[in-house]
Amino acid sequence: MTKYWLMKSELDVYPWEKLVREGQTHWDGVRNYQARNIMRDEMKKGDLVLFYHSNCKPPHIAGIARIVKESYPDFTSWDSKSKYFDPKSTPENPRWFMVDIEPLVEINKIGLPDLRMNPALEGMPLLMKGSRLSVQPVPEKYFSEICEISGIKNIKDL
DNA sequence: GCCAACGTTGGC
DNA sequence: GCCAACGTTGGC
Repeated sequence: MTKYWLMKSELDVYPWEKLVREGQTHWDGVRNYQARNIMRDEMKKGDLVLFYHSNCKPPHIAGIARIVKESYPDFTSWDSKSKYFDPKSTPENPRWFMVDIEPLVEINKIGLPDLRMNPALEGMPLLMKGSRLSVQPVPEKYFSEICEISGIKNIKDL
């Protein structure tokens, strides 16, 4: 059963265009336990991901990606030269995990104000007050709505 | 740059 | 195990 997710990336840190250029990437740098648990325990190969650009005007969904590799240790966590270094994480006892994703479909950007204005998206975790999770679930009805807005007739075709 | 809403840390 | 202080996220 395919599940649906949303992953936030700061536009000037890792944009959708770079994912397209590289064809695949590992989602390193997540240092929040809730987000980690989702990546480590719940994300499965083939799951679909809304790629969201934060820290830009307006923030927006830029494309749909797919999980191509399930959870494995985030090796940047024990690299002392990395900005994501965490001395409590080691190769023997990793604390942080990541997944690999690939770009699937580029869609017309959907800005946060547009998302908020859409009654069908009311209740979407992204739009909830105080929502900060950088990796979060997207219940199917919201994912379907995003697809519809984007002119994707059938999710199964993705 | 501000600040609300969280999450984490560490003293007790 | 509580909670105050501090740090971070991310929209505005």
